Amino acid sequence: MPGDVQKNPVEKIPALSRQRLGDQIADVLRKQILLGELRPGSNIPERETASALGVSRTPLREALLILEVEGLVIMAPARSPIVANPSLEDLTQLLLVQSALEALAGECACEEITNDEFDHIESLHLHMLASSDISDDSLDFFSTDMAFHEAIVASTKNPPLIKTHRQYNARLWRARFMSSRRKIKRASTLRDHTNIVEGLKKRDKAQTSAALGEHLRIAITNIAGIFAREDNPE
Amino acid sequence: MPGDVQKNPVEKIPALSRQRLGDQIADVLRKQILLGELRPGSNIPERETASALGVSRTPLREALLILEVEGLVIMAPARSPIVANPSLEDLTQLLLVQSALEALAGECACEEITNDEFDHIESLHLHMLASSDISDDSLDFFSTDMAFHEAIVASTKNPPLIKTHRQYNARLWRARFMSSRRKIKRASTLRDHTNIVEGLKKRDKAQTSAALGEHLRIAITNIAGIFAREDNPE
DNA sequence: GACCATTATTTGGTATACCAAATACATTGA
DNA sequence: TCAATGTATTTGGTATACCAAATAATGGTC
Repeated sequence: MPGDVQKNPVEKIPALSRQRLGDQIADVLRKQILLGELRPGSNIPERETASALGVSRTPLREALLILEVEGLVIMAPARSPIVANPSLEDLTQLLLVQSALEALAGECACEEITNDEFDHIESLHLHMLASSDISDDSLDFFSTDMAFHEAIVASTKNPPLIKTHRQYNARLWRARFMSSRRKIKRASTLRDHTNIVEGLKKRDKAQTSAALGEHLRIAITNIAGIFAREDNPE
Repeated sequence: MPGDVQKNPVEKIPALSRQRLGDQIADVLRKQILLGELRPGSNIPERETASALGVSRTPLREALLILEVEGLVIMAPARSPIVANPSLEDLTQLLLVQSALEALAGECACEEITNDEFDHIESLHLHMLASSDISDDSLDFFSTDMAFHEAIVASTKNPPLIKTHRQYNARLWRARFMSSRRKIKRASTLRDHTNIVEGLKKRDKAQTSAALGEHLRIAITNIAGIFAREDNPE
């Protein structure tokens, strides 16, 4: 296969580093999974992947283990590790937890958020508002959406909450990306975000928390729609 | 040192098994951490621990990595891994997330719980009620308390929620155990539990969820009390 | 021709050997 | 005597070699 970049990857691990190699590999693989370069259900054979990345199996296994604990990779005995391929039910359950986490984040954010952090979140919101009409760039809209939510969680300054939220986001990333490509839904997304920003501006715990929680529960139905459309395409 | 079980452990890993050795070691170490056999802040040197357990460093490192992702162990470059020693602030943040998870669990449980599961939860509650007066066995009271909460979460049949809740429980275990030894607090614990059981019986989402969330938020102040007492002992 | 058994190959799991960085200790000079 | 430097030891990080189980392919038999 000409042009096969899998065997001679550009994203080679740099020779020296300050961080554990396994962590770096985990970052690379996680990114590849999120971007869809490693498709759900696909194999990640240890030897092949290790040599493709220019590392040995030991740190690669560390990376796979991390991703397994995070729920992005499934490892079974005597089987190649595979990229998790969550069902609609899985995604629904994940999203339910994520909605509770974000509801909590909204509550905490009202107490902990600084003015600078709020300004940043508001600017992300304004960017989405502006780009939703004029731009076709789904990826930009989507990544700003993700950054918006992550910034809110980050403003809580609660490391476990931030970490857990990030892990759930990783498992939901792909589904939410697929869902975000339905431009029809952008209006309701932006309306929800407006509520969230307003709640944050007033430091109104109840409004912020409820808006965030509700926002993600709506996302559940959107994702269900994607699944239905895949099963009965057009 | 005579009788030193650390070097010649009873809990040796059985030779053959169906499960990954690293996972089993992680279970052993997790248990030792929870039971306080491995004290917070203590070192877990790789070579020494590996030979003490009768395994090689590779699966031991797998176990340590799992525990690091779970937040029970801290690994720093060129440093022995150490058992996490969460500060009061850490515990507060963890408990806040855990309270949100349990509040969600209460909501979901009202929809998903079976009669058998409810009966089991109620029997745990009754056991605690009965044993609180007559028994001095803190460990029994505490472990039943933990089982009570875990059973509620389990009844949601939401695997990610169950897993995340279990991980947070592991990090909170020690602090909650210390806290549970203050028998003074048992009455309020049991009152909270009664509310929870009542809510579940009626399948009342609002009551169950609120009771569970509030229950853990109270635990925060109890644990803060433990810390204050340690700093100014009697 | 089909099915079962056996073998060879590929997989992940584990142990070991090697390496580099960091630390602690000792020795030497001021 | 104290401090600074250099060396030796201990640490975790990584690569490699070995092992066992599972699978797939092939050959023999019914």
